[in-house]
Amino acid sequence: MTYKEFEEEQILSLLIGLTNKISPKFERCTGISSTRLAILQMLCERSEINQSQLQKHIDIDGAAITRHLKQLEADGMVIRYKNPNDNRETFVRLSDEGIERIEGYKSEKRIFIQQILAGFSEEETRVLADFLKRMQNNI
Amino acid sequence: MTYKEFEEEQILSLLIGLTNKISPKFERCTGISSTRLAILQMLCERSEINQSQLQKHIDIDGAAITRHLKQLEADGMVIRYKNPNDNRETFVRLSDEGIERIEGYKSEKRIFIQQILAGFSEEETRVLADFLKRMQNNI
DNA sequence: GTATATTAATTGAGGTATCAATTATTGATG
DNA sequence: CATCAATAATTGATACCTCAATTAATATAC
Repeated sequence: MTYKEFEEEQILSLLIGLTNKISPKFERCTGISSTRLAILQMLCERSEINQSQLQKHIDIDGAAITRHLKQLEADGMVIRYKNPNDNRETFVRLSDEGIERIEGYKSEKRIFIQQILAGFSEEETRVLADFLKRMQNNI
Repeated sequence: MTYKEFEEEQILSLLIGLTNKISPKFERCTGISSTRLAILQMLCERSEINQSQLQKHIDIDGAAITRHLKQLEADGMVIRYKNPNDNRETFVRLSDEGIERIEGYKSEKRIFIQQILAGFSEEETRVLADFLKRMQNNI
């Protein structure tokens, strides 16, 4: 095995190991799972959106979307209602409570990310984001 | 929100999204989960190792190690036996079948990784690995 | 030497993700 | 307009991970 191959193999385990650590830690620090917060943030931007579009933007399986939204609804964070013009679709939007609570989550998230990226220069952050996007495109 | 903050926030979702996609794809391409292959590769290097050490090297929860090894044992890939000098410890090593089958997995893994890292120069791969390690240390 | 603390492994509970199959509704075709 | 195809959401099955609690064996301390 060449040195390059060694380095490449490391990346896979680093990536997976990192995510396995980050996800639970994120939830403990912020009080919400990262996916669920991503959903809420998308609802912030769009005010009203159906689950399919949500799924595309968050880039997650439809089954997961359904379950997250059910839970968010049960928690009083979002409201769901059918599109009267197309009864297949379900629209989702933030509840008043959701709007209120999301700001706290967002600031916790920023603190968390800055901790993860401590020591990274702005340029390094940019390069890292670029690398990750390129890997995403390779899938 | 500044541009830097935007870029930082992206990294978290990219990281998690990437791993969520990679893990199932890895298993479909190679025929084994990445964690389970990591365990087998460690056993390749050490020939005999107890579960605690395995856990430290793979950097995964002990509960997960136990379950993976039970399954690998049921699949005939590894053999487990207690340390006679300390009955708390369980040693693990590859079975003959494990030794035979691992080479195929390893070459599938290399193909998979090269696909994920298509278009990455050697230098970029090195920098990426370094970034991921730095993030790991920040946790 | 007996009580207490530590260590290794396991089990149980809870959460998230994927894939595949199903239901319900709408669109398209002949 | 009736059948067949496509789309949206849901449910069921399976797998992985973490954390917390438990069991069993060994070390340590008094």
